[in-house]
Amino acid sequence: MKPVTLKEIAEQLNISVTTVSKALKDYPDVSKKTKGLVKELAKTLNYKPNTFAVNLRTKESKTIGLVIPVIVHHFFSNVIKGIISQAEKKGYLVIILQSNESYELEKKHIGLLLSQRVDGIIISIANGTADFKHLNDVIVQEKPLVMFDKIAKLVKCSKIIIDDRKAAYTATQHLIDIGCKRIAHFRGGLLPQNSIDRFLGYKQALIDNGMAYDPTLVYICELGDKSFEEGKQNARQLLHDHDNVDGIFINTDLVAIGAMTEFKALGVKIPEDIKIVGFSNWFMSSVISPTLTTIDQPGYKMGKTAFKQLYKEMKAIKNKKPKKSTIITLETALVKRESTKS
Amino acid sequence: MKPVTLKEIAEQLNISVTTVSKALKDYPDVSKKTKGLVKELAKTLNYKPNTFAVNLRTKESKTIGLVIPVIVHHFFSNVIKGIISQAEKKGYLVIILQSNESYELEKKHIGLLLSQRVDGIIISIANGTADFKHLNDVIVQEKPLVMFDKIAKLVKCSKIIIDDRKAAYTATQHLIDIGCKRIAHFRGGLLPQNSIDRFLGYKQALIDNGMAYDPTLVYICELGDKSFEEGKQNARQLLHDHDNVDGIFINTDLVAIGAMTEFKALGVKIPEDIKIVGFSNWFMSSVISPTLTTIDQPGYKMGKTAFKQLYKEMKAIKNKKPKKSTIITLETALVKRESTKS
DNA sequence: CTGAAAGCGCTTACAG
DNA sequence: CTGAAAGCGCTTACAG
Repeated sequence: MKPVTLKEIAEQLNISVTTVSKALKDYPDVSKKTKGLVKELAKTLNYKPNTFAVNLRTKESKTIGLVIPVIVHHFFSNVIKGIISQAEKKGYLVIILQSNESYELEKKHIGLLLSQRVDGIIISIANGTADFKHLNDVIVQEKPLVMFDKIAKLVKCSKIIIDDRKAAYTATQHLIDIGCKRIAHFRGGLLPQNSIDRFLGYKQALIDNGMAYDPTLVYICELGDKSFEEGKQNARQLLHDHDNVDGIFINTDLVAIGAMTEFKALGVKIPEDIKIVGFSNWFMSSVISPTLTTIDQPGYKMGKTAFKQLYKEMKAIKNKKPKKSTIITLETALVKRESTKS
Repeated sequence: MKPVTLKEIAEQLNISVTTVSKALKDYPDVSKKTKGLVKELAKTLNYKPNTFAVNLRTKESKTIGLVIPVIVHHFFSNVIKGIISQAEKKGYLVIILQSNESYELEKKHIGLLLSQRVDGIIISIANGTADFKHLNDVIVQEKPLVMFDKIAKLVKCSKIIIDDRKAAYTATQHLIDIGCKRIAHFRGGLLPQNSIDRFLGYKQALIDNGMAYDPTLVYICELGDKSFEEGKQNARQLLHDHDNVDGIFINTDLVAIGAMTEFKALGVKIPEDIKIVGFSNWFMSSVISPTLTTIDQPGYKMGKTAFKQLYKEMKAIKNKKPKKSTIITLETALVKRESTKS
């Protein structure tokens, strides 16, 4: 079944293509009668405008691109959901690409999206990305670009973030408030900005409370597929290295749950012996035993906000207005649960 | 910065647009010298063909649509990953839409994708979908359509599935083999085909082994956001209703983990008192304690296979060959772990 | 080996 | 109120 075109409608009605096009778009300079006829026939023929032609004329694709490090990850799939739900409301479709934390792939994907002429791009950058030329390419082409979560400070575009430092500070302060005297930290990798910021928040809280910062209490997790395993290993290592730790702030709930599993197996009681705060508020955190105190990281909202900002900028460009870049910081919240009961 | 067009290259080189186009596509009837000049200039000007124009001419978008019930779900995000990775290899982009298990949304999304003129559609249908007109629309338009996981038997298109019945049979048989005498089943909703098939596999295994099928041993879970909770509740209910159950086959690992959590809390020992087999092989299953025996459901592979099949059909249609629908059944495997140690 | 011309299906400035 | 015409940027059958 070949798709119906404006031409066919015009021929059947013995009027011009121009008039058909205008009638369908409710131009004021078409008679009511003609509009009625056109719309009726369009409906019975099940006419759908050819997007390719429309795109070519309007130079818009009504499509945006999304590049994320990993799809199979609770936080990111929530972000995806937020972006898609919001995009749909505005009639935009979303093309999703996964960088796998690789700079090369990320670069390639940006190129693909650009040549596909998406109207805008949302990205959370890969851990492997240290060069930002591909991102500046987007900006040079005057395409709106919005970053979220893992951002590049040096690229001039809008960013949707949380205050990682403050959130980490809050988490650590909570441990201090409930009486922890020696607090460890399981951090993320050395490169990603958010793992750096969370570490700094932890450190600052210690210092502000007059507690010594001890580097040997900081353990690193790469947060790849093995997060859970890393949590277990670090927990074991911690017990081996120290005997007086009574609180841990752990970057990522999954790592924290791994650690709790290991502590339980080794007879260390949570929260009696060691109190734990995680990060992200993964749904399992409220469900395991003991339930895990954590920082709620609003993935869904982040996705929604990212699209809203992108939409604003796409609209500005369309109307030849200057687009303004902003940085939006979403609120996080400390969710107190059993793992920090005092 | 306005994108470069063929025309500009042609003007700078004082040749025709036709020749430029042919040179870039390596037509044999263009001189080597001209090709060289064109390609060089194209490169320095950073020429990228305008996809809109190409689409309009070739009637292809090199884009496919994917409609899934939920994105934030381990199985589905694995499928997404599989589809995207495979699509990328063939130069296809993937637009993702979420039906939220709603028939209305699913219908709307199919319409969107069709009017966007994607080259093909992959779908796992919503629980709420009982009418298939929107899917037949896709077929009428001669667009390839591939279903996976949750399929509609009545729609004539390719399907990528697992043998749910057989997998469930294997799971139940395993419980019988290790000595369980009274086996319960936590099933999914009453509508989805796969939850029906899994139930039937369970029942058949009992009958084939001369064990009585007892409907009071079958509990229902809707498998929405509350899977874990449902597992806990059913576990409690089961203990209340029966005192001699020694094995359970549970549809979905998440429900199983909920059940195990509750059993643990109530002092029921797994596997000593009750042995449990889950379904899906979620990564947490290998990580909790005791580790959970389960049926491995190959999400990533399912995604890859779905795209491969779609690609075959898109190619067939492009070459005006008849496209053939097939049903591909992927292998599942029983993964034995601690929850069924005898 | 090169290029003029038609056409994909739409939109819109302009004329009547 | 209606329509002829130009054009978006490309591809390709055809002529030379």
